[in-house]
This record gives sequence, C-alpha cells and structure tokens, in this order.
Amino acid sequence: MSKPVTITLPDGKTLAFDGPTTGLQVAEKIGARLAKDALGVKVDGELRDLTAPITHDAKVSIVTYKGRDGTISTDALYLVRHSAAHIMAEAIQRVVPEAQLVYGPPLEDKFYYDIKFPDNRPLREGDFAKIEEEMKKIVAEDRKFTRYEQAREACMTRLASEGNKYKVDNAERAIKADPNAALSFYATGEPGKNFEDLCRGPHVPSTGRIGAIKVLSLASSFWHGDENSDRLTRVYGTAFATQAEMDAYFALKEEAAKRDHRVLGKQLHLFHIDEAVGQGLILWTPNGGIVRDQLQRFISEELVKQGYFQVFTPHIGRLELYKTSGHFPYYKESQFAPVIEREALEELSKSGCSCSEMMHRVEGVSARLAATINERTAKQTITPDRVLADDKLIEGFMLKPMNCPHHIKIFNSRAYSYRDLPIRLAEFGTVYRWEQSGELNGMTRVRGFTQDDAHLFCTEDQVAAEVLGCLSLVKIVLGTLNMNNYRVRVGLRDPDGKKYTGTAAQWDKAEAACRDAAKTLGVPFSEEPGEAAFYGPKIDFVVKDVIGREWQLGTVQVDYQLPVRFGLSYTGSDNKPHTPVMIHRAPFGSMERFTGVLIEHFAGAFPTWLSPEQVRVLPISEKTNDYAQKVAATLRAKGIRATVDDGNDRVQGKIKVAAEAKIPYMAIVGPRDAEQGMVSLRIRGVEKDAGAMPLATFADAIAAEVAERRAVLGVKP
RNA sequence: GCCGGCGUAGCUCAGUUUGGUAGAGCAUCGCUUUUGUAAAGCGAUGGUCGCAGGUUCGACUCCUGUCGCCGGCUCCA
Repeated sequence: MSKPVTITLPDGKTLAFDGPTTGLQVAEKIGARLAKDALGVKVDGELRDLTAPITHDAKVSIVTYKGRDGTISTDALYLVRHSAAHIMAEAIQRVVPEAQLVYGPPLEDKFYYDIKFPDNRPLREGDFAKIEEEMKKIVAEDRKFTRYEQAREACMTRLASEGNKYKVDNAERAIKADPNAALSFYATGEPGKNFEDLCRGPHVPSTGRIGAIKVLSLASSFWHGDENSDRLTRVYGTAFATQAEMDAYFALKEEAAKRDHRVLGKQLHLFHIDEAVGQGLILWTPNGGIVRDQLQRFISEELVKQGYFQVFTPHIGRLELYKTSGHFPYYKESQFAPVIEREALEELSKSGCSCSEMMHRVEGVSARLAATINERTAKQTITPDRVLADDKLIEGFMLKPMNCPHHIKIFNSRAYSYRDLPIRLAEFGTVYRWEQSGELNGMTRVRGFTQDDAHLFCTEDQVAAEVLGCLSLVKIVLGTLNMNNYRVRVGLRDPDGKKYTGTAAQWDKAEAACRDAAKTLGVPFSEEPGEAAFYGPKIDFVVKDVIGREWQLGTVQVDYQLPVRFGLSYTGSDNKPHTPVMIHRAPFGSMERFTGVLIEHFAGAFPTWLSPEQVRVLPISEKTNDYAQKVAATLRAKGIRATVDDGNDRVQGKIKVAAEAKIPYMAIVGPRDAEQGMVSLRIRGVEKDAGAMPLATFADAIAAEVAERRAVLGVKP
C-alpha cells in the first residue's frame, strides 16, 4: 500500500491523495481549465515536469503561463525556453546532421544551444529560415516531451557509442555534482523513435505548448568557457507561450535600440569617439559637455552641503605611489603601460636590456620601501625577489587607474586630530584603465573616465554615519533624475575566506554599518557573501531604467588596507596615533557611464535643466526675426540656453528639426506674438500648439523649472 | 584578447555576386518663396570607397596584413 499524500496549494487549501500523484492530477482536481493551461509544477519550490510523481506531502503550485496576478510567469518561460532549445537542436540536426549537440540552457529572455559543427559545414545565418521551418513543424506535431531515466552504466555506454564526447562529459559532470543523481533523457515524442537528448529537465508537456519560437543569432563560445578548449557555435533563439508576447518582446528590443546611447549620442551630437584618439576614449562634444557640466554642478552643490572638500589632482603619478598602494604591478594587466623616463629608456636600449628584464626592473621595489610596507602590513607583502638595488630601479609614471593614492597623499600632507575627522575629499577624477578591446562599449565601458569620486577618512566609530551619508546623496541625485527604481547589493566577506585584511571585529562592525545603511534607503537590497573587496565590504548600486534594464553604477567601499599601507594616522583623544578608516565612494561610477545610462533612460529627451538647448525660438518668417532675437536674448539673460532658428524654412520644417533635436520648448513667434509681447509655445511630447503666453512669464517659469531641476516639463501657458 | 559579421560623403544607406576609379536622401551653401505648429521649390558643394601591401593592362570590387565598429565569449581592483 502506498502512503497517502497531502498537497498544500498556494492559497493554503489542501488536497488529499491516496498515493503518489502528479502536478497534472493536482491541476485536474482543481479544475479542467487549469489542467489544460498547466505547463509544469513547482513542488516545494522546485520546478518539475507536470507528470513527475509527487510521492510525499508537499507544497505545490501549478505553473501556468500567466500567474493569478496576470503577470507572465518566469517559471513558465523557463520551461518554454528550455523546451524550445530541444526543438531548435532537433531542427538544426535535420539541417546539419553532423552537428554535435553540447549544451543548451534557457536564459533570462532567450535560450541558446552550443553546438559543434564540422569545419566544412559551419552554420550560417542563411540557414535560419530552414531551421525555423523545421522548428515550426515540430511544434505543429505537438509531440509529448517524454522523460525516462537510464542506469548509469547503460547511459555512459550509450553516450560513448553515439560518439559525442561533449554529452559524455556532461553526464560525467552530472554524476560528479551529485553521485546519487539519476541520468535522464527527454524524447521529443516517443523514446526510441523521436529526437532524444540527455537532459535534467523539466520541460513543458508537449511541443505544441510553445506559441512562438525563433532563431535569433550566432556567436562563438568555448567548451566550458575555456579558450584553449574546443570552439563551439552558440545558436541563440527565443520562445514565448504566445505570438503576441513575442511581438511585444521584439517591440521592446526595438525601443531599446532606439534609445541606444551610441545612436542618440551621434544624432544629438552628445559625444564622439575617434579612431585617431583611441578606443574607449570619449570626446565630449558641446552638447554632451553641457549635460556633464550640469550634472557635475548639481553633484558638487550636494557635496558642499554634505561637508566635502573639493580637491584636484594630476592624471599621472610615480610608479612608487602605486607600488605602495599595491596596484602596481598587481593590476598591471588592466592598466596602461607605465611611462618610463626618456633617459632611462635610452640607457636601457643602449645596454641591450631584454623586455622581461626591463619589466622586472620597472616592477622592482627599493629596499627602503619594501621594508616600510612589510613593517606596516606586518607581513612579507613585498617579497624579496622584487627588491632591487637603487641603481637597478627604473623610474616612471603611470596614468592613474584610480584616485585614491593621490587623495591619500593630500590627507597625509598635514596632521589631523580626531576632532578634524571625518575628512571628505571629492574630485571629478579622471582615471585610465586598460579594458579589453572586446569589452569597450560606447560610453558605458571605456578606457578613460571621470569618476565622481571621493575618499572619506574617518574613525571606526564614524564609518556607519559616513556610509549612510554616501547613500543619502545617491538617493537625492537619483530621485532628482526620476530614477527611483534601483536596488543595492551589499558585498560581504566570504565566511571561509582568508584573503581579507583587517580584524574580524572590524569586519563585523563595517558589515553591520553597510547593512544598516542599505536598509534605511527603503529600496530592495541583497546581501552577497563573498562579494566584498579584500580590504572591506561594499555597497553597489544597480539602477533600473524606464524600460526595465538594469545598470550597475557606483559603489561605496569601506577600506582598512590602504591607510595601513600608506601609514596614515590621526591623533586620538588619548594623544596617540590611530589609523583612520577610508571609505571610497563613486556613487555614479563615472560621468561617462552615468551619462550613457541617462541618455538611454531619457531616450535623449533630457529634463529641461540637463537639455543642451532648452528653448528654440522659431520665427514664422523673416519679418519676426528681430523679435525672435529679442525673445532669445530675454531668455538668455535669465540663464536659459535659447537659440533662434532664423533659417529660410517654413515653420513646419523648423518644428520638425527642433522636435528631432528633442528640445524641451519651442517658442514660435509671428507678428501676432510680436505685437503683444507673447510667445506661442510648443512643448516636447505634446504634438500641438500649446497656446501663447507673455514672454516675461515664460522666461520666469522656465528659469524656475531649471533652478529646481524638475524632472518633467511643467511650463504651460 | 578570442570567434563571427561589418567599415562607401558630416549622417543613414545603395553599388561589390559577374574588376573598367562611385550614387541617393538628409545635413551644408546659394537662389526663389515671406510662410502660424513634424520638411516649399530649384541649383551647387562634398568621397584617394578605414589604412597598407599584393594580384591585374586596370581594384570600392579579388587576396594578405592591419586599424576600428557591432554581436557574442572571456574580463571588470
């Protein structure tokens, strides 16, 4: 006799079964409609096949495409896409029978299948139409996904006989991960008759449940992501439960493409990247310059309110500075190469110094510096092999990859008492990092960028309040920009990790400070053990833009390490030296990335205060050019960025051009307006004449909107 | 950095398959028009076809290298 099974549903109701049941039976018991719509089942939080046996009491929820609240279930899409990957794999094998399947998981909004194609028959985009045709056939056949398990020995023998080393490897890995796991296969239809794939599942009940399926693109990948391993072809596809949902997905993609800051940056003349200047190096053109300048002024104003001091530091620093901080040569792969002094270089080339010898000498540390650092860090931080005689050392400079060493030197340029702390040093500091060329992307991933950086030097007791202050600044700025949808990630130390500096007590305190500060923000936050830097915990900001994409912007990091390495101290109330704690913070990451994200967030239609051109005056004909100039002059006198389009076009043409430039306000002026001292307004986003208003009222209203940095256009006649 | 695709006027693109040194729209400039809410008409200017080699009587077109961009992979103190 089998044991009775009690199923608890999401609403708390329970269903009793005499013995093992399945998700399908549960659904049938609830209602025929639900059974028909069911795609899978969640048993105690685990996603499973609808027909998988449920043998013990469990909390069960039936996965349908749309949840009770009408939103689309991510679990359903997971099932749909995972199943779609099998269908695509089968279709591809019909088109290219020699293709060896490797691995095909679902992703957030699509899926892929890594496949090894024979060298003489690679997959091309031209094959997509044929593959999609086959996929649609498979969907139309509405074949059941049938799961069966096979004994390990038989399974391995079978896979080996099929000659696909990748699947053999997958099976071996599955066994390694869980020695008790059963190896399962899924047949798209009947085992032994239809396409089968080694797969853990789960899947939708049958191929007909996939409403829309499409091959997206090709890319290359490596087996296990190892570039020394086999090169595979990654075929991307996507699938949805309905065609309407797929259409909406592509509409969103199109919307995202329209907002692409690289496209808008060109159209709106915001920035330029020039081959001759270099990859990943942003040239801020006049329009982009205005946006950046306005952002910086705004941030600076807030910093003054919060007691920061503005500092300025050069773009380079001596190698010794970075040897002290530990950034060189440890991170040399991601830095621009050092600038070696001319005389040293000439001497080296004369003496026939080899490249590796030269690098060794560039990276060398003097005995004095090595002794100092080793003493301060109380261990052999600088190993003896890096210590060189002074006449062997090669001096040079580095483009700064971060601002902290410079700011540390400013802190250390005078003596501080505990009464002086915290000291908050802020700088829009430009740094240079050697990002891999394949990673560069418009403004969001660059090689030279200006951080909205600051370093706070405080006592341990002040850490919590200072972290909180950093977060409140972020909240003010993001709120002003109407970016209220963001979350924070709190990076904590790995409980087992040994790489961390500082004491456990310090860490506990700092982590508590970060956690508490994050809580006060009133936004979602997650704790991520193991994500801390080796020198302290950190808080990352992840902002969601208006179309739902997430962007990692800046961080706040607590640092116990650098103050030690640089031997920083302040005098405590006990008249003894104490080591300060440092907080690094760049809440928006960089002006480049932040501006890039803002461009996409606003789709180029900036709030008035950020708009490069705030008002364009459009005279109806030459006859009102003079009045138009007067209008613009009046606005400019109020600090408003206004221009006149006195070209020979008709007003319709001028409106089109100004609208495409996404200018917030158009002041259209003809004889009527000139006589009465009015302007006829057209507001961005309102596709009609908004009516006339007196020039003086208009100027004051716009000036107020700008002064308050309002996020939405509010001037109306 | 790796794999694939792509580089033609300031911008968006055609022409390359089948080698005979380029074409459109927008922008710019000029003329006509004097205009009331998303482009009036006509004309002109503008390109050593990313760069460097090679093949050829002849290369935007074919080959090699190189630089850059895009999509992925990998990476991001």
